[in-house]
Amino acid sequence: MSSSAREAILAAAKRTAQAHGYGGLNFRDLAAEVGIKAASIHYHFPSKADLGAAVARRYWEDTAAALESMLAENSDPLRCLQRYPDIFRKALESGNRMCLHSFMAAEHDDLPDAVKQEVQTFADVNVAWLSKVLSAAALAGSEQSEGRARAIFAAIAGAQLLARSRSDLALYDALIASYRAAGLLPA
Amino acid sequence: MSSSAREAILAAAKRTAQAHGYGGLNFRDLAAEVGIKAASIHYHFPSKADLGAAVARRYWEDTAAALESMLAENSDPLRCLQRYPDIFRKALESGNRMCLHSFMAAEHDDLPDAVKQEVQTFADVNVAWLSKVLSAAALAGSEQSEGRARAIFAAIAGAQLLARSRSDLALYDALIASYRAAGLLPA
DNA sequence: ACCTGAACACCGTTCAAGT
DNA sequence: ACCTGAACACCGTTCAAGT
Repeated sequence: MSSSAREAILAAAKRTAQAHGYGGLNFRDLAAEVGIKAASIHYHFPSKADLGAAVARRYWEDTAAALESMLAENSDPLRCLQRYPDIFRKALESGNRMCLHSFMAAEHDDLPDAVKQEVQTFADVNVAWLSKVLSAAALAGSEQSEGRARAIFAAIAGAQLLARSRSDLALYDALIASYRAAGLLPA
Repeated sequence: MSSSAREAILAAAKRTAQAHGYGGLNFRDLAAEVGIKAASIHYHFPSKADLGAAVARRYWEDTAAALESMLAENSDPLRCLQRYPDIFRKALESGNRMCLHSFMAAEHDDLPDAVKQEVQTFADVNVAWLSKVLSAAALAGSEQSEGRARAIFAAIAGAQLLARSRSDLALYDALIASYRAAGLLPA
């Protein structure tokens, strides 16, 4: 496969960025992981900005696909809403990693414009999906569903962030339970 | 004043860290801002870890003082709860900066232990204050108040993070309004 | 007490050059 | 097409020296 090096770089960069951010991405470590030299990465991604944008784009593409298949597998939109926090939980389960969007949101001031663009699209994809599911579950009118969707997305990102800072999965679960008890998420 | 250089370093480092994180701190830029040379910072802070820990400590000390004075100025605990999100709003107003705790929570894997310690204390201070105020406002039983306090802290951090990623203060306000509408925050 | 110049080891990034 | 060596810029740190 002619694109296997490129794919391997993308996969390794995604994993690293979820733990160390865009700033934590570095060509030498990445290259070592893939089995080539640091300078060779520039053949596939001319600059770090290009790599970052490609990683962020792939990240939201994968998420969009996962969300769509979740919707396809569950006829009940309420069930989808209940499972949504599991996506963010999985990142914590996998080496206390976090959502790439959240990390890059923090790094906003240091991000090339092309990367910022893809980061925004990740949020848009999640909010649009949540909004659609909220409407389908008749949990929010079509005018309010987007606002509620944004609130859910932001709150879950915050829960993941706090849980990560303690390396505490149980804290994440407790926060999601609190959101449900408070009425932000459906029980 | 014998400590003015030290204080100036702390203040500059705090501002930088709120926009670029611990990783974005560097002695040369910091020194230039303060008007001394990079090597001189080591007289006040032997290592970067020492500086980072001192900044994070000062950050939660300042926050603790602000929270206590808010409580002293407002006899009504409910009023305090309503004003709590303003603290996070002010950081966004000030050059789209964010809570140091949130940024360092993201950077968790790359933080020296002494810094992690202070980051945790910031969360503890906020949660303890929120818990106390929730109980005083009779909005949560003493068993549930800590859980609710954590949920509020995490959700507001998430709102700030999302708003920062768009440089959009109105989005922050909308998210807080959504939290109120959903019942997570008192209206 | 407080500060600095100079040097060190290290690392990410770039680019001209290799095959 | 794909990869690399070597140079470059930068950063945290040290230390002998300065005031």
